[in-house]
Amino acid sequence: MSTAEARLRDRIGGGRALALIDGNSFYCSCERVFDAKLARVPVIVLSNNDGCAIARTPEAKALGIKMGDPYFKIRGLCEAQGVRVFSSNYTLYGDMSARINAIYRDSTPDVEVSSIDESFLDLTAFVRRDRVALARDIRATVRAWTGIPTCVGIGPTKTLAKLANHIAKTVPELDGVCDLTEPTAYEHWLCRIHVGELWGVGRASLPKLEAMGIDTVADLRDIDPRPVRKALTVVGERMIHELRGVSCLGLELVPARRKGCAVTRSFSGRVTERSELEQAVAAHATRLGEKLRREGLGTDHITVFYHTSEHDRGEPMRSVSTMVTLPEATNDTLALIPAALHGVARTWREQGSPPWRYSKAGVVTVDLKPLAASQRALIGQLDRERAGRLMGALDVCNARFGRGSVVPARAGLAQQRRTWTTKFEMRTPRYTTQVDELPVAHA
DNA sequence: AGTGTCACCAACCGGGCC
DNA sequence: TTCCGGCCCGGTTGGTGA
Repeated sequence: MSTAEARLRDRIGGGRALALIDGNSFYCSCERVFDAKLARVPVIVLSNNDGCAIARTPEAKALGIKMGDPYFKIRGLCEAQGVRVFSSNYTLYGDMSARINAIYRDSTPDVEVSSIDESFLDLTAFVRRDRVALARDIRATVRAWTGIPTCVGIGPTKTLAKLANHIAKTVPELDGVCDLTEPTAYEHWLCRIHVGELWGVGRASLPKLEAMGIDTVADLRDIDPRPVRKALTVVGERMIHELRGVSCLGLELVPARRKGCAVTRSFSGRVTERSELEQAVAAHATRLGEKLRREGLGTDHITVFYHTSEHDRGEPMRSVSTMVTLPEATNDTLALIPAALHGVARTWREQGSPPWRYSKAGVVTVDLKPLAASQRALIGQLDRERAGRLMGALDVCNARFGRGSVVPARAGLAQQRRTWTTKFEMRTPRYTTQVDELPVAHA
Protein backbone atom coordinates (compact mmCIF):
# COMPACT_ATOMS: atom_id res chain seq x y z
CA MET A 1 0.00 0.00 0.00
CA SER A 2 1.30 3.45 -0.92
CA THR A 3 1.83 6.19 1.65
CA ALA A 4 -1.08 8.10 0.15
CA GLU A 5 -3.38 5.12 0.63
CA ALA A 6 -2.12 4.66 4.14
CA ARG A 7 -2.95 8.26 4.95
CA LEU A 8 -6.38 7.82 3.44
CA ARG A 9 -7.05 4.73 5.51
CA ASP A 10 -5.82 6.60 8.55
CA ARG A 11 -8.30 9.34 7.80
CA ILE A 12 -11.10 6.83 7.26
CA GLY A 13 -10.57 5.77 10.85
CA GLY A 14 -11.28 9.39 11.69
CA GLY A 15 -8.09 9.52 13.71
CA ARG A 16 -10.00 7.79 16.45
CA ALA A 17 -8.16 5.46 18.79
CA LEU A 18 -9.93 3.02 21.08
CA ALA A 19 -8.07 0.74 23.43
CA LEU A 20 -9.46 -2.58 24.61
CA ILE A 21 -7.82 -3.73 27.83
CA ASP A 22 -8.56 -7.08 29.40
CA GLY A 23 -7.23 -9.28 32.13
CA ASN A 24 -5.28 -12.36 31.04
CA SER A 25 -7.09 -15.55 32.16
CA PHE A 26 -8.85 -13.09 34.43
CA TYR A 27 -10.50 -15.37 37.00
CA CYS A 28 -7.35 -17.49 37.28
CA SER A 29 -5.24 -14.39 37.69
CA CYS A 30 -7.52 -13.21 40.52
CA GLU A 31 -6.93 -16.50 42.32
CA ARG A 32 -3.18 -16.16 41.77
CA VAL A 33 -3.10 -12.74 43.39
CA PHE A 34 -3.92 -14.30 46.73
CA ASP A 35 -1.75 -17.41 46.55
CA ALA A 36 1.85 -17.07 45.39
CA LYS A 37 2.10 -20.86 45.03
CA LEU A 38 -0.25 -20.67 42.01
CA ALA A 39 2.30 -18.78 39.87
CA ARG A 40 3.49 -20.81 36.87
CA VAL A 41 1.34 -23.86 37.72
CA PRO A 42 -1.76 -24.73 35.70
CA VAL A 43 -4.90 -23.17 37.19
CA ILE A 44 -8.53 -23.40 36.09
CA VAL A 45 -11.72 -21.84 37.39
CA LEU A 46 -15.04 -23.65 37.04
CA SER A 47 -18.47 -22.31 36.07
CA ASN A 48 -21.36 -22.22 38.53
CA ASN A 49 -22.15 -25.60 40.02
CA ASP A 50 -18.53 -26.62 39.37
CA GLY A 51 -19.71 -27.62 35.91
CA CYS A 52 -17.21 -26.56 33.25
CA ALA A 53 -13.77 -24.95 32.94
CA ILE A 54 -14.37 -21.28 32.10
CA ALA A 55 -10.94 -19.78 32.78
CA ARG A 56 -7.55 -21.39 32.16
CA THR A 57 -4.00 -20.21 32.56
CA PRO A 58 -1.62 -20.81 29.61
CA GLU A 59 -0.19 -23.81 31.53
CA ALA A 60 -3.69 -25.34 31.71
CA LYS A 61 -4.35 -24.61 28.03
CA ALA A 62 -1.07 -26.33 27.20
CA LEU A 63 -2.38 -29.49 28.87
CA GLY A 64 -5.23 -29.50 26.36
CA ILE A 65 -7.96 -28.24 28.68
CA LYS A 66 -10.51 -26.47 26.50
CA MET A 67 -12.90 -23.65 27.27
CA GLY A 68 -16.14 -25.22 28.49
CA ASP A 69 -14.74 -28.69 29.15
CA PRO A 70 -16.99 -30.42 31.72
CA TYR A 71 -15.07 -30.86 34.93
CA PHE A 72 -16.07 -34.48 35.48
CA LYS A 73 -14.40 -35.32 32.17
CA ILE A 74 -11.07 -33.60 32.89
CA ARG A 75 -10.89 -34.35 36.58
CA GLY A 76 -8.49 -37.27 36.13
CA LEU A 77 -6.20 -35.16 33.97
CA CYS A 78 -6.26 -32.33 36.51
CA GLU A 79 -5.37 -34.64 39.36
CA ALA A 80 -2.58 -36.34 37.40
CA GLN A 81 -1.07 -33.06 36.21
CA GLY A 82 -1.43 -31.07 39.41
CA VAL A 83 -3.90 -28.58 37.98
CA ARG A 84 -5.21 -26.28 40.71
CA VAL A 85 -8.99 -26.14 40.39
CA PHE A 86 -11.29 -23.45 41.81
CA SER A 87 -15.02 -22.83 41.98
CA SER A 88 -15.87 -19.38 40.69
CA ASN A 89 -15.79 -16.60 43.27
CA TYR A 90 -17.70 -13.78 41.58
CA THR A 91 -17.60 -11.54 44.63
CA LEU A 92 -13.82 -11.52 44.44
CA TYR A 93 -13.62 -11.10 40.66
CA GLY A 94 -16.18 -8.27 40.69
CA ASP A 95 -14.21 -6.39 43.32
CA MET A 96 -10.90 -6.82 41.47
CA SER A 97 -12.63 -5.60 38.31
CA ALA A 98 -13.82 -2.42 40.06
CA ARG A 99 -10.29 -1.69 41.29
CA ILE A 100 -8.85 -2.11 37.80
CA ASN A 101 -11.46 0.16 36.22
CA ALA A 102 -10.64 2.83 38.80
CA ILE A 103 -7.04 2.70 37.56
CA TYR A 104 -8.19 3.12 33.95
CA ARG A 105 -10.18 6.20 34.96
CA ASP A 106 -7.00 7.84 36.24
CA SER A 107 -5.87 8.03 32.59
CA THR A 108 -9.14 9.04 30.93
CA PRO A 109 -12.75 9.48 32.02
CA ASP A 110 -13.87 7.92 28.73
CA VAL A 111 -14.12 4.31 29.86
CA GLU A 112 -16.75 1.80 28.78
CA VAL A 113 -16.82 -1.23 31.05
CA SER A 114 -17.87 -3.91 28.59
CA SER A 115 -17.62 -6.98 30.82
CA ILE A 116 -16.15 -8.10 34.11
CA ASP A 117 -12.64 -8.26 32.63
CA GLU A 118 -12.70 -5.92 29.63
CA SER A 119 -13.00 -2.19 29.14
CA PHE A 120 -12.73 0.16 26.19
CA LEU A 121 -10.81 3.42 26.68
CA ASP A 122 -11.04 6.34 24.28
CA LEU A 123 -7.45 7.42 23.55
CA THR A 124 -8.28 9.70 20.61
CA ALA A 125 -6.96 12.73 22.47
CA PHE A 126 -3.46 11.22 22.68
CA VAL A 127 -1.04 11.33 19.73
CA ARG A 128 -0.08 7.91 18.44
CA ARG A 129 3.29 7.58 20.14
CA ASP A 130 1.79 8.52 23.48
CA ARG A 131 -0.99 5.98 23.14
CA VAL A 132 1.34 3.03 23.16
CA ALA A 133 3.38 4.53 25.97
CA LEU A 134 0.17 5.10 27.95
CA ALA A 135 -0.96 1.55 27.28
CA ARG A 136 2.32 0.21 28.65
CA ASP A 137 2.00 2.49 31.65
CA ILE A 138 -1.55 1.33 32.41
CA ARG A 139 -0.52 -2.32 32.15
CA ALA A 140 2.34 -1.75 34.55
CA THR A 141 0.16 0.11 37.05
CA VAL A 142 -2.59 -2.51 37.04
CA ARG A 143 0.03 -5.19 37.50
CA ALA A 144 1.71 -3.35 40.36
CA TRP A 145 -1.43 -2.26 42.20
CA THR A 146 -3.68 -5.30 41.74
CA GLY A 147 -1.38 -8.10 40.58
CA ILE A 148 -3.46 -8.74 37.46
CA PRO A 149 -1.65 -9.10 34.09
CA THR A 150 -3.43 -7.44 31.16
CA CYS A 151 -3.15 -6.96 27.40
CA VAL A 152 -4.02 -3.87 25.38
CA GLY A 153 -5.27 -3.63 21.80
CA ILE A 154 -5.59 -0.24 20.09
CA GLY A 155 -7.55 0.42 16.91
CA PRO A 156 -9.72 3.00 15.16
CA THR A 157 -12.90 0.97 15.83
CA LYS A 158 -14.07 -1.42 18.52
CA THR A 159 -13.71 -4.42 16.23
CA LEU A 160 -10.13 -3.46 15.36
CA ALA A 161 -9.27 -2.73 19.00
CA LYS A 162 -10.61 -6.15 19.93
CA LEU A 163 -8.58 -7.74 17.14
CA ALA A 164 -5.48 -5.84 18.27
CA ASN A 165 -6.05 -7.17 21.77
CA HIS A 166 -6.16 -10.72 20.42
CA ILE A 167 -2.85 -10.13 18.64
CA ALA A 168 -1.30 -8.59 21.77
CA LYS A 169 -2.29 -11.70 23.70
CA THR A 170 -1.00 -14.25 21.21
CA VAL A 171 2.25 -12.65 19.96
CA PRO A 172 4.74 -12.58 22.86
CA GLU A 173 7.18 -10.22 21.10
CA LEU A 174 4.60 -7.43 21.31
CA ASP A 175 4.88 -7.45 25.07
CA GLY A 176 1.15 -7.13 25.64
CA VAL A 177 0.38 -4.11 23.45
CA CYS A 178 -0.70 -4.01 19.80
CA ASP A 179 -1.60 -0.81 17.94
CA LEU A 180 -3.59 -1.21 14.75
CA THR A 181 -4.00 2.53 14.24
CA GLU A 182 -0.45 2.18 12.91
CA PRO A 183 -0.95 1.58 9.13
CA THR A 184 2.01 -0.80 8.82
CA ALA A 185 0.80 -2.96 11.65
CA TYR A 186 -2.74 -2.87 10.24
CA GLU A 187 -1.51 -4.12 6.85
CA HIS A 188 0.79 -6.65 8.43
CA TRP A 189 -1.65 -8.33 10.78
CA LEU A 190 -5.04 -8.40 9.04
CA CYS A 191 -3.87 -10.83 6.38
CA ARG A 192 -2.27 -13.08 9.01
CA ILE A 193 -5.21 -13.57 11.37
CA HIS A 194 -7.82 -16.22 10.73
CA VAL A 195 -11.33 -14.83 10.40
CA GLY A 196 -12.57 -17.18 13.12
CA GLU A 197 -10.66 -15.11 15.69
CA LEU A 198 -12.75 -12.06 14.91
CA TRP A 199 -15.19 -10.72 17.50
CA GLY A 200 -18.65 -11.67 16.27
CA VAL A 201 -17.61 -14.72 14.26
CA GLY A 202 -18.67 -17.78 16.19
CA ARG A 203 -19.49 -21.39 15.52
CA ALA A 204 -22.49 -20.60 13.31
CA SER A 205 -20.97 -17.82 11.19
CA LEU A 206 -17.52 -19.28 10.57
CA PRO A 207 -18.61 -22.07 8.18
CA LYS A 208 -20.71 -19.58 6.23
CA LEU A 209 -17.73 -17.27 5.75
CA GLU A 210 -15.47 -20.16 4.84
CA ALA A 211 -17.97 -21.25 2.20
CA MET A 212 -17.60 -17.79 0.67
CA GLY A 213 -13.85 -18.35 0.40
CA ILE A 214 -13.01 -16.07 3.32
CA ASP A 215 -9.99 -17.22 5.25
CA THR A 216 -8.29 -14.22 6.84
CA VAL A 217 -9.63 -11.05 8.42
CA ALA A 218 -8.28 -9.13 5.42
CA ASP A 219 -10.37 -11.33 3.10
CA LEU A 220 -13.47 -10.30 5.01
CA ARG A 221 -12.49 -6.63 4.97
CA ASP A 222 -12.09 -6.67 1.19
CA ILE A 223 -15.18 -8.64 0.17
CA ASP A 224 -18.46 -7.21 -1.19
CA PRO A 225 -20.58 -6.72 1.97
CA ARG A 226 -23.89 -7.73 0.33
CA PRO A 227 -23.53 -11.51 0.35
CA VAL A 228 -22.12 -11.28 3.88
CA ARG A 229 -25.14 -9.32 5.00
CA LYS A 230 -27.36 -11.96 3.45
CA ALA A 231 -25.60 -14.75 5.33
CA LEU A 232 -24.72 -13.05 8.63
CA THR A 233 -27.33 -10.25 8.82
CA VAL A 234 -26.42 -6.64 9.41
CA VAL A 235 -24.05 -7.80 12.15
CA GLY A 236 -21.81 -9.24 9.43
CA GLU A 237 -22.00 -6.11 7.31
CA ARG A 238 -21.14 -3.97 10.32
CA MET A 239 -18.08 -6.12 10.94
CA ILE A 240 -16.79 -5.35 7.42
CA HIS A 241 -17.22 -1.60 7.86
CA GLU A 242 -15.56 -1.69 11.26
CA LEU A 243 -12.59 -3.57 9.76
CA ARG A 244 -12.30 -0.80 7.14
CA GLY A 245 -12.09 1.76 9.92
CA VAL A 246 -15.70 2.96 9.72
CA SER A 247 -17.05 3.00 13.23
CA CYS A 248 -20.47 1.36 13.62
CA LEU A 249 -20.26 0.57 17.34
CA GLY A 250 -20.08 3.61 19.57
CA LEU A 251 -18.47 3.89 22.94
CA GLU A 252 -21.09 3.77 25.67
CA LEU A 253 -19.71 5.76 28.53
CA VAL A 254 -22.94 5.84 30.47
CA PRO A 255 -24.20 2.30 30.99
CA ALA A 256 -27.60 1.98 29.36
CA ARG A 257 -30.47 1.12 31.66
CA ARG A 258 -30.76 -2.62 31.62
CA LYS A 259 -33.64 -4.04 29.63
CA GLY A 260 -33.88 -7.46 31.16
CA CYS A 261 -32.76 -9.47 34.13
CA ALA A 262 -32.49 -13.21 34.66
CA VAL A 263 -31.69 -15.50 37.55
CA THR A 264 -31.11 -19.04 36.37
CA ARG A 265 -29.21 -21.94 37.91
CA SER A 266 -28.54 -25.59 37.28
CA PHE A 267 -29.32 -27.80 40.24
CA SER A 268 -26.44 -29.61 41.88
CA GLY A 269 -28.43 -32.83 41.48
CA ARG A 270 -31.68 -33.63 39.68
CA VAL A 271 -34.99 -32.39 41.03
CA THR A 272 -38.10 -34.57 40.93
CA GLU A 273 -40.13 -33.17 43.84
CA ARG A 274 -42.46 -30.27 43.31
CA SER A 275 -41.57 -28.81 46.71
CA GLU A 276 -37.90 -28.65 45.78
CA LEU A 277 -38.61 -27.00 42.45
CA GLU A 278 -40.77 -24.47 44.28
CA GLN A 279 -37.96 -23.69 46.70
CA ALA A 280 -35.52 -23.12 43.87
CA VAL A 281 -37.93 -20.92 41.93
CA ALA A 282 -38.78 -18.92 45.07
CA ALA A 283 -35.06 -18.45 45.79
CA HIS A 284 -34.48 -17.23 42.23
CA ALA A 285 -37.43 -14.81 42.52
CA THR A 286 -35.90 -13.55 45.78
CA ARG A 287 -32.59 -12.89 44.08
CA LEU A 288 -34.38 -11.23 41.15
CA GLY A 289 -36.07 -8.84 43.59
CA GLU A 290 -32.69 -7.92 45.11
CA LYS A 291 -31.19 -7.19 41.70
CA LEU A 292 -34.15 -5.07 40.60
CA ARG A 293 -34.26 -3.08 43.86
CA ARG A 294 -30.59 -2.26 43.59
CA GLU A 295 -31.31 -0.46 40.31
CA GLY A 296 -34.74 0.94 41.14
CA LEU A 297 -36.37 -1.16 38.43
CA GLY A 298 -39.56 -3.17 38.42
CA THR A 299 -41.39 -5.62 36.22
CA ASP A 300 -45.02 -6.45 35.57
CA HIS A 301 -44.48 -9.92 34.19
CA ILE A 302 -41.98 -12.67 34.80
CA THR A 303 -41.21 -15.82 32.87
CA VAL A 304 -40.60 -18.98 34.88
CA PHE A 305 -38.84 -21.91 33.24
CA TYR A 306 -37.60 -25.33 34.25
CA HIS A 307 -36.39 -28.26 32.21
CA THR A 308 -34.68 -31.63 32.15
CA SER A 309 -31.11 -31.94 30.90
CA GLU A 310 -30.24 -32.33 27.23
CA HIS A 311 -27.48 -34.63 28.37
CA ASP A 312 -29.82 -37.12 30.04
CA ARG A 313 -30.36 -39.13 26.89
CA GLY A 314 -33.00 -41.84 26.96
CA GLU A 315 -34.91 -40.23 29.83
CA PRO A 316 -38.19 -38.38 29.53
CA MET A 317 -37.58 -34.79 28.46
CA ARG A 318 -39.67 -31.81 29.43
CA SER A 319 -39.13 -28.09 29.06
CA VAL A 320 -41.55 -25.60 30.56
CA SER A 321 -41.66 -21.86 30.10
CA THR A 322 -44.57 -19.74 31.22
CA MET A 323 -45.21 -16.05 31.60
CA VAL A 324 -46.98 -14.75 34.68
CA THR A 325 -48.48 -11.27 34.72
CA LEU A 326 -48.44 -9.10 37.85
CA PRO A 327 -51.08 -6.44 38.49
CA GLU A 328 -48.47 -3.70 38.20
CA ALA A 329 -44.71 -3.26 37.99
CA THR A 330 -42.94 -4.25 41.21
CA ASN A 331 -39.67 -5.41 42.69
CA ASP A 332 -41.22 -6.63 45.93
CA THR A 333 -39.98 -10.11 46.71
CA LEU A 334 -43.25 -10.91 48.43
CA ALA A 335 -45.09 -10.21 45.17
CA LEU A 336 -42.53 -11.88 42.91
CA ILE A 337 -42.46 -15.17 44.82
CA PRO A 338 -46.20 -15.93 44.54
CA ALA A 339 -46.08 -14.98 40.87
CA ALA A 340 -43.17 -17.34 40.28
CA LEU A 341 -44.87 -20.13 42.25
CA HIS A 342 -48.00 -19.58 40.22
CA GLY A 343 -45.88 -20.31 37.16
CA VAL A 344 -44.94 -23.67 38.68
CA ALA A 345 -48.50 -24.44 39.81
CA ARG A 346 -49.86 -23.72 36.36
CA THR A 347 -47.40 -26.03 34.59
CA TRP A 348 -46.48 -28.78 37.09
CA ARG A 349 -47.33 -32.29 35.94
CA GLU A 350 -47.58 -35.19 38.29
CA GLN A 351 -44.60 -37.49 37.98
CA GLY A 352 -44.93 -40.76 36.11
CA SER A 353 -42.42 -43.51 36.16
CA PRO A 354 -39.78 -42.88 35.22
CA PRO A 355 -40.19 -39.32 36.48
CA TRP A 356 -38.89 -36.17 34.83
CA ARG A 357 -35.56 -35.31 36.42
CA TYR A 358 -35.24 -31.55 36.17
CA SER A 359 -31.76 -30.08 35.86
CA LYS A 360 -32.30 -26.34 35.84
CA ALA A 361 -34.80 -23.61 36.63
CA GLY A 362 -34.91 -19.86 36.27
CA VAL A 363 -36.87 -16.65 36.50
CA VAL A 364 -36.52 -14.17 33.64
CA THR A 365 -37.85 -10.68 33.00
CA VAL A 366 -37.70 -8.43 29.96
CA ASP A 367 -39.07 -4.88 29.65
CA LEU A 368 -37.86 -3.58 32.99
CA LYS A 369 -39.18 -0.16 33.96
CA PRO A 370 -37.90 2.44 36.41
CA LEU A 371 -40.37 2.02 39.25
CA ALA A 372 -40.77 5.72 40.01
CA ALA A 373 -42.13 6.38 36.53
CA SER A 374 -44.19 3.25 36.04
CA GLN A 375 -47.91 3.16 35.41
CA ARG A 376 -49.97 2.34 38.51
CA ALA A 377 -52.65 -0.33 38.34
CA LEU A 378 -56.31 0.69 38.56
CA ILE A 379 -57.17 -2.59 40.22
CA GLY A 380 -54.93 -4.68 42.43
CA GLN A 381 -52.52 -1.89 43.29
CA LEU A 382 -49.69 -3.07 45.51
CA ASP A 383 -48.77 -1.23 48.69
CA ARG A 384 -45.48 0.22 47.56
CA GLU A 385 -44.75 2.17 50.72
CA ARG A 386 -45.04 -0.78 53.00
CA ALA A 387 -43.29 -3.19 50.63
CA GLY A 388 -40.52 -0.65 50.11
CA ARG A 389 -39.81 -0.38 53.83
CA LEU A 390 -39.88 -4.15 54.35
CA MET A 391 -37.64 -4.88 51.37
CA GLY A 392 -35.30 -2.08 52.41
CA ALA A 393 -34.88 -3.70 55.82
CA LEU A 394 -34.33 -7.10 54.20
CA ASP A 395 -31.62 -5.73 51.90
CA VAL A 396 -29.86 -4.01 54.79
CA CYS A 397 -29.78 -7.25 56.81
CA ASN A 398 -28.45 -9.22 53.86
CA ALA A 399 -25.81 -6.59 53.11
CA ARG A 400 -24.61 -6.66 56.71
CA PHE A 401 -24.79 -10.37 57.46
CA GLY A 402 -24.21 -11.75 53.98
CA ARG A 403 -26.61 -12.62 51.19
CA GLY A 404 -29.18 -15.21 52.25
CA SER A 405 -29.12 -14.32 55.96
CA VAL A 406 -32.77 -13.32 55.86
CA VAL A 407 -34.91 -14.98 53.20
CA PRO A 408 -38.61 -15.66 52.77
CA ALA A 409 -39.36 -19.15 54.06
CA ARG A 410 -40.60 -20.24 50.62
CA ALA A 411 -37.03 -19.98 49.35
CA GLY A 412 -35.99 -22.76 51.69
CA LEU A 413 -34.07 -22.88 54.93
CA ALA A 414 -30.44 -23.93 54.95
CA GLN A 415 -31.00 -27.48 56.19
CA GLN A 416 -33.65 -28.15 53.50
CA ARG A 417 -31.40 -27.09 50.65
CA ARG A 418 -29.98 -30.27 49.29
CA THR A 419 -30.70 -31.34 45.76
CA TRP A 420 -31.09 -28.01 44.08
CA THR A 421 -28.56 -25.57 45.54
CA THR A 422 -25.55 -24.75 43.42
CA LYS A 423 -22.24 -26.46 44.16
CA PHE A 424 -19.13 -24.39 44.96
CA GLU A 425 -16.93 -26.96 46.57
CA MET A 426 -13.60 -25.36 45.74
CA ARG A 427 -14.26 -21.69 46.39
CA THR A 428 -11.56 -19.46 47.80
CA PRO A 429 -12.37 -16.85 50.46
CA ARG A 430 -13.85 -13.50 49.43
CA TYR A 431 -10.54 -11.89 50.38
CA THR A 432 -11.33 -8.30 49.50
CA THR A 433 -14.98 -7.87 50.48
CA GLN A 434 -15.65 -9.88 53.68
CA VAL A 435 -13.84 -8.81 56.81
CA ASP A 436 -13.83 -12.33 58.22
CA GLU A 437 -12.30 -13.67 55.01
CA LEU A 438 -9.36 -11.26 54.81
CA PRO A 439 -6.08 -12.90 53.96
CA VAL A 440 -3.85 -13.31 57.04
CA ALA A 441 -0.20 -12.27 56.88
CA HIS A 442 2.24 -14.17 59.10
CA ALA A 443 5.26 -12.10 60.16
C1' DA B 1 -23.54 -38.64 39.03
C1' DG B 2 -22.14 -34.98 36.88
C1' DT B 3 -21.95 -30.48 30.79
C1' DG B 4 -22.66 -22.33 33.18
C1' DT B 5 -24.96 -17.87 33.43
C1' DC B 6 -26.48 -13.86 31.56
C1' DA B 7 -27.31 -9.90 28.45
C1' DC B 8 -28.33 -8.31 24.20
C1' DC B 9 -29.35 -8.18 19.32
C1' DA B 10 -31.57 -9.35 14.93
C1' DA B 11 -34.60 -12.08 12.37
C1' DC B 12 -38.75 -14.20 11.95
C1' DC B 13 -43.53 -15.25 12.41
C1' DG B 14 -48.35 -14.78 13.34
C1' DG B 15 -52.15 -11.83 14.74
C1' DG B 16 -54.57 -7.54 14.69
C1' DC B 17 -55.61 -3.70 12.19
C1' DC B 18 -56.54 -0.52 8.33
C1' DT C 1 -68.54 -9.42 2.31
C1' DT C 2 -63.94 -11.07 1.22
C1' DC C 3 -59.25 -10.64 0.03
C1' DC C 4 -54.79 -8.56 0.05
C1' DG C 5 -50.75 -5.91 1.35
C1' DG C 6 -48.38 -3.20 4.61
C1' DC C 7 -47.47 -2.11 9.14
C1' DC C 8 -46.92 -2.64 14.04
C1' DC C 9 -46.81 -5.57 17.93
C1' DG C 10 -45.35 -9.17 20.93
C1' DG C 11 -43.38 -13.47 21.39
C1' DT C 12 -39.99 -16.87 19.94
C1' DT C 13 -35.63 -18.41 18.15
C1' DG C 14 -30.88 -18.37 17.23
C1' DG C 15 -26.41 -16.35 17.66
C1' DT C 16 -22.65 -14.33 20.26
C1' DG C 17 -19.21 -13.45 23.87
C1' DA C 18 -17.29 -13.51 28.24
